[in-house]
Amino acid sequence: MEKQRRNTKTKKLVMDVFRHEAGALCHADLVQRLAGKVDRVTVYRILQRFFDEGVVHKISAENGKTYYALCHDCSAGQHADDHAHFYCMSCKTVSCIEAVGQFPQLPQGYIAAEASWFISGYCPSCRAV
Amino acid sequence: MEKQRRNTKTKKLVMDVFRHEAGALCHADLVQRLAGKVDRVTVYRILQRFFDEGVVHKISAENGKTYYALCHDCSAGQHADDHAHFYCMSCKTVSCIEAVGQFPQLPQGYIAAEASWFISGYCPSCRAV
DNA sequence: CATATTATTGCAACGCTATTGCAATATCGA
DNA sequence: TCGATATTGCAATAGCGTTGCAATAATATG
Repeated sequence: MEKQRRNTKTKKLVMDVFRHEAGALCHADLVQRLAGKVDRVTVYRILQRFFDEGVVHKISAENGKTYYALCHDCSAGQHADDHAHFYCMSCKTVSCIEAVGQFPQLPQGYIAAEASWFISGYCPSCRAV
Repeated sequence: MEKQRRNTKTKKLVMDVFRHEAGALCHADLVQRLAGKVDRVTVYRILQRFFDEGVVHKISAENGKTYYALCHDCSAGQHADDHAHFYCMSCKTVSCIEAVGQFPQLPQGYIAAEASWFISGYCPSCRAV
């Protein structure tokens, strides 16, 4: 049977960080913001849990790190994991963006389970500088 | 000035592995196939060198690993790094695929430097099983 | 061909991201 | 309140990748 879920102070702390940040955060970001309050390992486990529960997106960035972001527009239960993620090479933040248009079709015979589009470049704020 | 380039036995060994494989390979794949012949670290350096020279693609997979694949259809000097990479969840291989159609437009104000589209699913061979 | 220059290699050590085992603790239903 | 068990923190470990350095090998030059 399903494993139960408990609402703990620690989870609330992590969730608070997400709520106060606009973009996506990696494990190190969270640990830094929760320094002295939550253990490194616990942060890993909570992120995994949140992901399993469908509360956050998981984003594998080009730099090898994994970022997490709160799900906002995901229709109930269904992850919109094919939306795009943007990494700004200037301010070094990762964010979810709304791209316009359809994605290309896969060649015949391929079955897609998940897809991710990852773009590196400059965000509107940094571009001006 | 530019650093010189030397053609060594070791580089040829690595290149041979690429030539005898269809899909993309990660560092561990190469080390395994070259066990006893080439050092781990050297493989890292050669891969980096090949990438700098534009000989191979670099693919960041969802599993956090980095894959490399020979460039085939890249027009001279210009990387076609916006093509798609496919990870087959069954045979666990990464390959470059030719997707049909345009990619979505970024929102106003964003400037893209690089983009990658990564899809996980089942390839034609495994799908049949 | 002999020699000097320096790119390249292998080895050891290190750094960073992430995971696992386990005892102690905290949550939540009864 | 109390018991079952999900959760946490700590220590240890695993995996991927990098750096420093001395030894080696590829290339240009005489």
